[in-house]
Amino acid sequence: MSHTSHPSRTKILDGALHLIRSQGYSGTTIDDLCAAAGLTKGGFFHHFRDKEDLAIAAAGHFAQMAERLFAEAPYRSLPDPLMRLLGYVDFRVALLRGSLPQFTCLLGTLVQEGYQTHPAIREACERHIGAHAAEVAKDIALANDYYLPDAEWSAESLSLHIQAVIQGSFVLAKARNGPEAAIECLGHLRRYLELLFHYPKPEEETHVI
Amino acid sequence: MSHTSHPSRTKILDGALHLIRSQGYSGTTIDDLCAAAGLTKGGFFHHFRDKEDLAIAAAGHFAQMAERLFAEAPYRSLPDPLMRLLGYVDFRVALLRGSLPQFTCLLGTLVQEGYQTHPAIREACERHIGAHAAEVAKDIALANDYYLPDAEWSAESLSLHIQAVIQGSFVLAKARNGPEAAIECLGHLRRYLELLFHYPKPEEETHVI
DNA sequence: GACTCAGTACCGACTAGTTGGTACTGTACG
DNA sequence: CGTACAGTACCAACTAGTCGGTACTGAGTC
Repeated sequence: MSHTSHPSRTKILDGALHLIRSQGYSGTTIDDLCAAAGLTKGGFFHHFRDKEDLAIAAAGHFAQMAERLFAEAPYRSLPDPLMRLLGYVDFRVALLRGSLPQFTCLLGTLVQEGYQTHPAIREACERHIGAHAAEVAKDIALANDYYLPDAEWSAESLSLHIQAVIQGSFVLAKARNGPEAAIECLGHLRRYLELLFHYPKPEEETHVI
Repeated sequence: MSHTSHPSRTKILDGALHLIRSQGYSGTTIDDLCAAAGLTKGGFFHHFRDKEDLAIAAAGHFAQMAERLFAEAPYRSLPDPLMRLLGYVDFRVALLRGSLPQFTCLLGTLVQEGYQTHPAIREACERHIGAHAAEVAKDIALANDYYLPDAEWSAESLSLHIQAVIQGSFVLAKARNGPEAAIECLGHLRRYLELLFHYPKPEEETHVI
């Protein structure tokens, strides 16, 4: 944010991303984080006030990484907003290849665990999820203007639904210990979007993947 | 399961339902559970081998409650399987009225936090979520047979998608500290189902078993 | 019908280890 | 020098789990 992030700080945050996503927030100890970053307690508490401070910073770190990832994704350069929207879903499917702790969402994990006991963490997660959804909502709004000028649902509402499907598919992937079910869920999500926007158009028979 | 559940045991399980859903699994201590049930440590460990044993029992307890709740819900007596399916979604919307720790899913919370560190808990959650999804899938299969005999997706796949939307909407509700967004998500889910099954039918008035 | 005796349900003090966090020290560097 | 950064040592609080003991119940038995 303000000053350029110190390498040690970044190391701790990177470790937190992996550890919290695989063990949860309470399940991750500060010693775990220190070990992962090759530091000792003194170093840790130089960079973070307390554990909650780290969690909030980790949420920000995660959101920043995601922002870059999606901003630079190839689908972003498609000219049609509807194609970008479908491209977003396809891109998320492609992300479901790595190991579970890698593709899972830190924000969802954090908020599910601490929405009551750690209000500040909850607030941070809400903010970052909202920001990401708002990014997606831009394309939805454009597609709406063009294809469905009198849709009865708002762009924001649909973009939140998309986030819900993604978050829920992560839960399913964790429960089933593999991404297959999650991939099928995103398949249904894509079908929903196609049905909503009447894509592909009946007359212009396009070859779809 | 085997012997009739002792009242104290049930008290602990009921407390666990509420506590784990609002504080998470690691965030809930055995002392918390004892206090909620009006017991002491000795009593707790008389009924449960260890904390993980309790979590698995709580998952079963939750699933059993849910099974009863949905089995006795009014929409179950509708004659048309598609109406029952839409009724299920509407019923879930109606459930989103209570406070967050009340309507949230214990299985999702547990699995999100401990899918890696507690394989036995993960497995229990997978089983119970699967069982619930299978129940919903029955109506989907019936509706498919009647309305869409050559659908390209399986009943199981759609029922898992429905579960994903529900789980994801819980995450969203926690992040936003209120059920409004979750309700809208289920609205989109309902619209998807309507589009899939071409409901309501434009021309003919339907009345079938 | 008093008398074991086994089993269930529970208590509460205790322990061994862990946890988040503090205090102090050392060092490199401008 | 002072400031940024990191190591060492430590603590008080907490945590899961143990253990010996208590109260009560019910089934057998003489």
